[in-house]
Amino acid sequence: MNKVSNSTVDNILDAAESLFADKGFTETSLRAITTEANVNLAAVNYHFGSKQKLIQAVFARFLDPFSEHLNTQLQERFKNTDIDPPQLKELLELFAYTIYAMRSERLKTKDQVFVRLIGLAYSQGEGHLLDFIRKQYGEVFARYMGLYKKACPHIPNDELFWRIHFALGATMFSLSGFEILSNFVPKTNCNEPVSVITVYKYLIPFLIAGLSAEAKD
Amino acid sequence: MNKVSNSTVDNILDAAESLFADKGFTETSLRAITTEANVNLAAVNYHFGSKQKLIQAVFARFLDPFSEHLNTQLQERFKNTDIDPPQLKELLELFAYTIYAMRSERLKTKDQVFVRLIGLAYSQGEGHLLDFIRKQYGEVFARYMGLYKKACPHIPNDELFWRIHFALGATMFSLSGFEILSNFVPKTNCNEPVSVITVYKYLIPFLIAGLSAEAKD
DNA sequence: ACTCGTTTCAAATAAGCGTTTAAAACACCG
DNA sequence: CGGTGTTTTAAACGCTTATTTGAAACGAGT
Repeated sequence: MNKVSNSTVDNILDAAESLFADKGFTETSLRAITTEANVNLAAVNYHFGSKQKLIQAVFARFLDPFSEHLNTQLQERFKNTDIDPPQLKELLELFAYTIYAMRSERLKTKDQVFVRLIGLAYSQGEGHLLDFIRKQYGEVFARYMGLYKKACPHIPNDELFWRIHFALGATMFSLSGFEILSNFVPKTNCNEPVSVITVYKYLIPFLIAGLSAEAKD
Repeated sequence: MNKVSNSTVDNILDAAESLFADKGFTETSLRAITTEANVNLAAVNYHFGSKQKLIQAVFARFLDPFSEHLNTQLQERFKNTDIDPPQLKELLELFAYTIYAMRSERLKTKDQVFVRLIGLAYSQGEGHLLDFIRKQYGEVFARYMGLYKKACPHIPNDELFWRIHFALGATMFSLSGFEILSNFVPKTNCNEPVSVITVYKYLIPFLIAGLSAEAKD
């Protein structure tokens, strides 16, 4: 028999990922996770040590290939950014495509889950998780972020800092909790299935315009 | 003695608002709230009935004057939107100024807290809260949102739907969890105190550019 | 077949949660 | 002052949580 996977560990990770994504960390109990995964309650603490370590493992499982994919692209395409500066559109599409590539690795998982997890780390990160992410992936992410300065050399540093922040916010929010807005916005014929690619079709022009806007004061 | 305020009720609301804003709903226990407010544990259930009702009361306390202020402005300035269509900048500044006006009502409260609460309702709203908000304030908010169509008549409906969503995301995220991004973005000299007004100085040009961008496909 | 390291299991532990209770303290009016 | 309705208090309730425990089951290796 192929060492296909440690079924218990993977079942836990699958269940946890899915439950975290739509209820958050504290709203998801180990009992809910182990029930969903069809494993014993004690399995989480046996295999992961604690709930916090499980949360980290969930993130590591998709951030490892994510940052590796991102890093590869950074070294291939954006080698000499001084003589060949990155295009804003390239940078944005790289992020979307990397998310999309993660879905391809595990087809059963909706790509929306990944963005939702990033949003969770952002909004519910309890310190330990942010420390973990920063330590493990901070360098690659910072390098990627730094390219925006090369793509927008005319934007002052402080302005660009905020605009990147705005762009990230627009991305996270729209991909992680979009259904809620529907209640407050006048009826639209918006029935398309939501995926990272769908949203990015609308998002990228918005972000390009916002990020590269003239800074008027 | 003047009926200045029901000190117990207000102390609870103050403590709850502050704790909710930086830990979320479920992470904040009634014991933490009542300790912070220097009142007895049972006071919450006595005065509010339940934790859920307390959450609603926290939102009502600032959404009541907020939506009233917004409504007044809508009726004064945007009476005849057909012959006098709203400017995008006006709409965005109206929102920022309304938040700012809420701070003026209670000077001890940082305006950042209000936006953080809106973001919480958005990302952690458990149904009952969203129902409550929609029922109480949905009409005014929907009317405000509808003005964006008047301000951007050239943007197709579905595109505008998404762009409003992006704009909201940029606003919520940047005001509620900005300090986290600092860790991943290359060092900047961004030492200004963060307030709604400060952020909006950077945010409004970004949003105007994004919202009114040419829709290319 | 026996053993040893790994994994699963049901059960128990201790702590925290929201909520309830009944008595005490308080404020106010006749 | 005595009585009445409201507010505060300390304690307990019942429940869920993450985590631990010790025994049972499993899976090779010799």
